[in-house]
Amino acid sequence: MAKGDQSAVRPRHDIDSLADIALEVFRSRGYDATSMEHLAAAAGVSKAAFYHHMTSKEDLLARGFERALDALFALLDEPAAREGAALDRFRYVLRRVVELQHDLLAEVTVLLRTRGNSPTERLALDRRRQFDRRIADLIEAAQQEGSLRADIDPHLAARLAIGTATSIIEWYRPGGKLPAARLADQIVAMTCSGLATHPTKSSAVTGQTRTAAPKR
Amino acid sequence: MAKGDQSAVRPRHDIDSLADIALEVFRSRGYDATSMEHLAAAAGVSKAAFYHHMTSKEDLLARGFERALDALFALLDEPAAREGAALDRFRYVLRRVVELQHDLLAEVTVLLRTRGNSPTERLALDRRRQFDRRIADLIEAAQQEGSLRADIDPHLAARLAIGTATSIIEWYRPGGKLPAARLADQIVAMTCSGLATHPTKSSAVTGQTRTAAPKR
DNA sequence: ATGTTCTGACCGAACGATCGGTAAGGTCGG
DNA sequence: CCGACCTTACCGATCGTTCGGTCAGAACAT
Repeated sequence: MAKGDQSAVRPRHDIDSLADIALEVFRSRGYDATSMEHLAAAAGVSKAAFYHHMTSKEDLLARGFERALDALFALLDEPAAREGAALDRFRYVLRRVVELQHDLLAEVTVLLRTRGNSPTERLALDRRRQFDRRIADLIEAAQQEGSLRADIDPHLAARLAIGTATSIIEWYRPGGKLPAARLADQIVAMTCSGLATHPTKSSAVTGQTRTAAPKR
Repeated sequence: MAKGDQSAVRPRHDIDSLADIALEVFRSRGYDATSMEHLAAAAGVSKAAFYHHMTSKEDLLARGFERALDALFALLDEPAAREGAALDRFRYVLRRVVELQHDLLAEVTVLLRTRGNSPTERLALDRRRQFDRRIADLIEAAQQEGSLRADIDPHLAARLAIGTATSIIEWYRPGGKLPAARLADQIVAMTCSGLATHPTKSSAVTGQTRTAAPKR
């Protein structure tokens, strides 16, 4: 008793809302360039007050990693990502990755920009690589079904597709003119069909490199 | 003489070689997470000795920005980037951007990861945006020539294409198994033609005809 | 209703460590 | 000797973090 009372008028800040604030500052300044003074100022409290609610700067980072990675893996477990033709599953996952960056822009950005300087960061990078591997598996399956070209290594294709989708963190801002759903459309379209109007020979520019000619 | 001599026993370090070292450390640790002690250790000298040859940490960063940006804009002035069909020029530039990241991986990485926290960084970001605009112009020209699809905004297409090409800094390392020329092939191919085997219009429900068991 | 007590939110000040950068002085080839 | 190059030792500033203490309000006994 005397614990989960209803009228909690007092708590102006809790861990989660402070993490929201901190991760947004991490996103815009970078984790290492952000001081606790920056975070406190963004929350409108003193540095000491900030520490009253949480334990350490690195813990805030870890929370961001966890949010982003949990969401990424959760997305792989959605029905549309598990059932159906591999191509459709790939397109769905790609689209959801874009949408996830709309919902968790700060968290995903912080995750993508980490360099692995601490055990916490290295752990996050490990989990991230596992995600990439899942995408590569998806692409490989689509290749075997004949719906994705087989002349590109699935791991490379996965990195490029994910790289295309995640590169939007550099400029995309929720609330702008371009809705996330439309952006996702165009990214899926470009990744699968390319920018060209009609299938161009992929060996037009190169002199000597022999990539396998596109089937049919 | 007295410049590129082979018997240079004394001058073990000059500004350019120290910048090489520093930028590589910046690349792997991130600029803000790198201390002057890290740089000195990487060069094998004391921190003070490092300062004997250069002026400030930020100057090293600025040198990296300049190297990368000068190379990027120089690439736009190459004949193959100025003459011919817009599609070919676009493909050429895309390929050269990939090759440039092979030659100047550290510089390009540092440029791409900067957050604009200082005037130096903001200046670099400005020049970088100008480069993106040049790519958008190229794409718009190709759209008007009918060789690139016109249903994607040229600025968005430029960002995605550049984003795809530059995303390789996250994993590509010179000297690995994949040669830069081959990687450039596949990036150009994917960007222009996409990953799919044949033009998928909408989410085609190409169902279960080819359900070869997804091995593994 | 009043006075007491307790608790959580908060602050100013300061901790030790490390930051980028400097001073003063050695070493060594010419 | 000079001057390029390197060292140890150190500077003030700032880092992430902690501490002692204040204050408003909920809880409780009266």
